[in-house]
Amino acid sequence: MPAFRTQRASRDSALSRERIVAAALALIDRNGAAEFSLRDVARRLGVYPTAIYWHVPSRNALIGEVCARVMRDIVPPVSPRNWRAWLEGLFRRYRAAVRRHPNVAPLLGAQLVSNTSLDARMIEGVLAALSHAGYRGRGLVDAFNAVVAAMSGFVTMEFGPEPAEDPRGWAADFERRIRALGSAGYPVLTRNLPALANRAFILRWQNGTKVPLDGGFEAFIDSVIRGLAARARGGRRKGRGR
Amino acid sequence: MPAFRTQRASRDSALSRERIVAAALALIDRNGAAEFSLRDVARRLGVYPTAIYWHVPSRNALIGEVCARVMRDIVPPVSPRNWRAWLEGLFRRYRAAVRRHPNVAPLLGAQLVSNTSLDARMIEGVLAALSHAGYRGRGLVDAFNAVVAAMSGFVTMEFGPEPAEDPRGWAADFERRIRALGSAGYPVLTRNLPALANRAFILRWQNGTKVPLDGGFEAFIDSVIRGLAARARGGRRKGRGR
DNA sequence: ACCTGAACACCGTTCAAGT
DNA sequence: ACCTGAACACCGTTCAAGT
Repeated sequence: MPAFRTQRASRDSALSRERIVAAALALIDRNGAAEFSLRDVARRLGVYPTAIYWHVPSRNALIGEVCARVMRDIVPPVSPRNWRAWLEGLFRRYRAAVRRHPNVAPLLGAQLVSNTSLDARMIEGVLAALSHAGYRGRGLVDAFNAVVAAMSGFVTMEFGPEPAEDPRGWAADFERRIRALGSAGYPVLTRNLPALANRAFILRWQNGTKVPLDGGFEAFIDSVIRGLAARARGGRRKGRGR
Repeated sequence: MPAFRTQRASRDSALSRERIVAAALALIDRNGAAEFSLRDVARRLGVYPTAIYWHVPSRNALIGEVCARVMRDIVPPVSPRNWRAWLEGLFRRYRAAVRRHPNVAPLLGAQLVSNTSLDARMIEGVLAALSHAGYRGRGLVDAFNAVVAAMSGFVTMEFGPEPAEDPRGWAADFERRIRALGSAGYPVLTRNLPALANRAFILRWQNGTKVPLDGGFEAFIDSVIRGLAARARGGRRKGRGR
């Protein structure tokens, strides 16, 4: 790498991959993932839409970079030897990262499916933690997949996009549909409706930015970690067969 | 509702909500969720794009209908009294449903976030099962959220979209990047690489339609159910605090 | 090397008009 | 009631041309 760059690149007005990613993230933060467009990024940076393509190969690749940026620094500082604390830390830090940029939530899952900008430190950490828990070989792979799914599963939904831009209308609609059910066939649902309304998946009309599901998140990661521990200790068969 | 409909509606050539939803699902199955467009649906049905709007309010609403159609019949036939078997059945049936239409996977999560076509039978079933496990009140809500997140979390990723239409190129890229890491800082990763390659999230280049992650799925639902059982029994504190 | 500029082949949605 | 038809305001991406 040369110590001196060209005049143009050294100016503030010049484009760069980082400036484009930053602008993209800012736009997603403001308008949401559904509204995101390359042309908006270009407008914000004061260049032609096609100028983006010199620095980034495609819209999807740009989204990948944005996700990688949001997810950096989710690796916990603690040692993987204490595997429970390490995994708990990973889950918490992932959630905190998404909380800072909730509108990227719907994009993150697709990124973890098979990441271009794979964070090897995170992967190594998960594997090391699970090794300390006692997992080996094929069981280690299975547990790894379970951990990655757990990491993204809850948070993706918690901060996922809201139903529409009509919160009052949705709430009214919801009440009407619930009443229409009648308490007959759905006793547990109707009995617990006050506690569930707007605080449970499917039955809410605001997302985690307005109504965080702290308790559900804790229950989820606690269950997963307890379950991984129980499985590592051996226990019964995996429950195959129908 | 009248017993006789108009001539037009009774003909095969007439549009209807069901025909539109069926056409939409068929197109998603064939081309993927990213390529899905209302105009394609119209073309397939031989009508103007704007004709769709008489039967369906918007593209998003249509996607919601498609998801509801895919997810119907995921409620297990067993009694929620055996709560472990019921939840296991729910997870398995959900996965089987997505497997039949893997391309809808990326759409399902957003639908569960707050569903328009809420399946009350499923909600009641989850709540009843968790009640039998011993959950009450606020703990019941938390466990419900954990279950819904678990149901969708793994499967959404397992059948999520592949990186690109360049499988060979991606595999080559992957190998190069892994080699570039060097075995120094990533001992567990490099040691288990043969078992992980194309069989673990992030480290794979084909999705669940080609390489199902059966073991990981079993590990995941087994962990979650074990964890829910352990939590229901009481046990330690929830692990709050950093 | 980096950006302009024109162009291509699309989108979802609204609204008036037909039958 | 149900569909045609035109129109609006967008998209992502390619490719040649400028500097």
